[in-house]
Amino acid sequence: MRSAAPPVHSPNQNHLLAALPKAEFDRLAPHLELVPMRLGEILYEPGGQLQHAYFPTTSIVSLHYVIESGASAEIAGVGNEGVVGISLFMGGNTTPSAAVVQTAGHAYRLERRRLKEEFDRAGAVLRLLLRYTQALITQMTQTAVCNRHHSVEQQLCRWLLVTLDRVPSGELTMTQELVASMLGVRREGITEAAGRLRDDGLIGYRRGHISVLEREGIETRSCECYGVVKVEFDRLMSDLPRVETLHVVGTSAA
Amino acid sequence: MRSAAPPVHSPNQNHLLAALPKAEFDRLAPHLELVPMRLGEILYEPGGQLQHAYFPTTSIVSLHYVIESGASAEIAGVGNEGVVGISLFMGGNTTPSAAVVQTAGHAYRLERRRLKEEFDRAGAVLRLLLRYTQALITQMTQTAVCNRHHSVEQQLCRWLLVTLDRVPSGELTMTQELVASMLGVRREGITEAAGRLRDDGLIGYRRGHISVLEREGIETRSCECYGVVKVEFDRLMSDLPRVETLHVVGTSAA
DNA sequence: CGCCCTATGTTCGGTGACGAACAGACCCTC
DNA sequence: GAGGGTCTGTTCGTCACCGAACATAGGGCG
Repeated sequence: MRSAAPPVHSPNQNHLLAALPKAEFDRLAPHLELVPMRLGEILYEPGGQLQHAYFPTTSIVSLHYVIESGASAEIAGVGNEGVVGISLFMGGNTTPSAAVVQTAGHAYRLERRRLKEEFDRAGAVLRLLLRYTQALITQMTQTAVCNRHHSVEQQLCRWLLVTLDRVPSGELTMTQELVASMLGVRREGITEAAGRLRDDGLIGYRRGHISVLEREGIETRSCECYGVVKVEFDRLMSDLPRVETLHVVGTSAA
Repeated sequence: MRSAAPPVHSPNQNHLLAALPKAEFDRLAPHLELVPMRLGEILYEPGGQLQHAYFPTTSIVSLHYVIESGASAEIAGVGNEGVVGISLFMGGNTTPSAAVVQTAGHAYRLERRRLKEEFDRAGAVLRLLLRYTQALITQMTQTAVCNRHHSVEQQLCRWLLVTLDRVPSGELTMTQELVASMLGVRREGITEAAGRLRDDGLIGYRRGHISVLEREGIETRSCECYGVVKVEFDRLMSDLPRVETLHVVGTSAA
């Protein structure tokens, strides 16, 4: 409690970990390792073997899919509400997707073996992870339809909103080029859409930084996909046997 | 064994059921109910409560997503390799998608309660269903990227191939209108693409029927997505503890 | 302070899909 | 075997996005 400065880390910052019953949390806590997540860092590549599951706290990870032509698209994002490494407990160990750090920050990671052990107890951890996976599937399917039917501007707005939920300050460190590759569109398309949003005073930006000025305006111009996923996510993750009080942990996990 | 005619039904026709160890299969078998699946039948609508899980044998079910504008897209198809009703065991009970019978046939259905019971034993059924879910996720994510980057013709070819894997005869009962709604494109787009394929001798069709004449040609003109999903599916479902001999069942399950 | 890399702004032609509209053809039903 | 609803064929203009190319500007680094 000595340093009250911002960079205080706790597994509780990750909603999944925070939602664990005390017994499970206490079993896992000693094995949670706080790691920095650098921008652009690749957690796994298509077919790659993941050694840890990552529970982001302040970082955001983007799950990407790259096709033969080199084109790609984000199929889902994972922030402090989730975990990277579904395939570790779903079976198969690898996936044809890639996971890249989209916003730098921190995460707690857990060895594959520990996660599997806990999962195989078929208790609260299993139920929580499956529930989260279900929510992730919702996000992926909504993305699939969004890709087909919504305009670049709508999708940019949706992307801004989900990112905003994870970066409360509204100050995003992000180039248009990166956003374009996330959405699987051309950089010029983002430039134009972002230009319109800026002209209308909804966002501001400069070289590598985007700041959201009027969230409500963005919501208006976003497609419905943001709201649909959010509502479904809340529904799925709310009726869990949730702990009322946050777990007490040491200054930072061992 | 009296009627050796084609319509002999067995749960073994569904790959998931066939892959169960004997003990699990025998526990489930008495509760499997053979049901006809009529074309266009809706198994569940967005948010609807599913009462049974369906294991298709000769039928094909399409998982659909409808957006506010009324536009829609198929996010995955389920045939005799899978099961409809993921959300029953993943938690949450409902999903924002819909399930519609795309090709008439049969399925074995299992009461929600029975499935949950078996799933909660945390044995082979759980592992099998999770592994399948992982494969389904692959299919969904590939669809998301395909929607973004591939042409209508490529997607039509992909769709023909996956359907063909489930309808060995190559004779599909299907209107262009229906195909269009599956792929989430205009009917005219399908007419044009199908016309080209017919001109090149790859398929034939008449009012409500499509026959695949040259599968290889279709494969050439399909995007990679078909192959990627197939390979990943085989990988995920092949290293399961598989039974060597098919389960012996009565003439038709009670 | 100035260089240079990289991010952003803007343009152009091309194209694939859309939306609407209508003609013809099939086939099921009465 | 006549009728009518549905499925298929075709056309037109429009638009969003693509791909390439190039101009400009920020800002980190020597």
